[in-house]
Amino acid sequence: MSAERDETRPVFMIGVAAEMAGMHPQTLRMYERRGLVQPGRTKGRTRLYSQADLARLRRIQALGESGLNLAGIERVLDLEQQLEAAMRRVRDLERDVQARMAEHERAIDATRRAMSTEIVHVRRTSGPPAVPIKTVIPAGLRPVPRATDSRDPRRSS
DNA sequence: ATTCTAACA
DNA sequence: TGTTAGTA
Repeated sequence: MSAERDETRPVFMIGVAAEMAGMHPQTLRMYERRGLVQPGRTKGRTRLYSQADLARLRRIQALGESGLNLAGIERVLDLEQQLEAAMRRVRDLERDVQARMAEHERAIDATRRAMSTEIVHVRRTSGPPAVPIKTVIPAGLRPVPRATDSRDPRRSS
């Protein structure tokens, strides 16, 4: 089932790669010398280009046709790779933030419940509080009732 | 690897 | 005419 083609597997000799990219072999060598492409090598010395390399060559071609010189193309490709890394990082951080938010929600909810039961305990063991409970509990920290929780302390007393 | 050429300003 | 990209 794994007849999947690895886009990064180097397979094409420079002549074939040049043909597919609509370029001359010399041009490919020049791009390599300037660091625009890094084709693999056989055990000898002959260059082997992957589909990913071919895609990159076409990208270079398109950027050139848009009027950029080789320096500009190199810059664009570099920035694009940085952008890709930055976007991956943003995705990871978003995931992390969401996980932490969920965890905090759980912790806050647990704290609300602990506070509620503690208040009930104080009411039963120490009599009525000197200060009304509603003034002790900040508005945003009132316990949240759950549908499955029939022991809501606010109604049980 | 070097040289030659086309395009461009 | 100098520079650049691509070619022979």
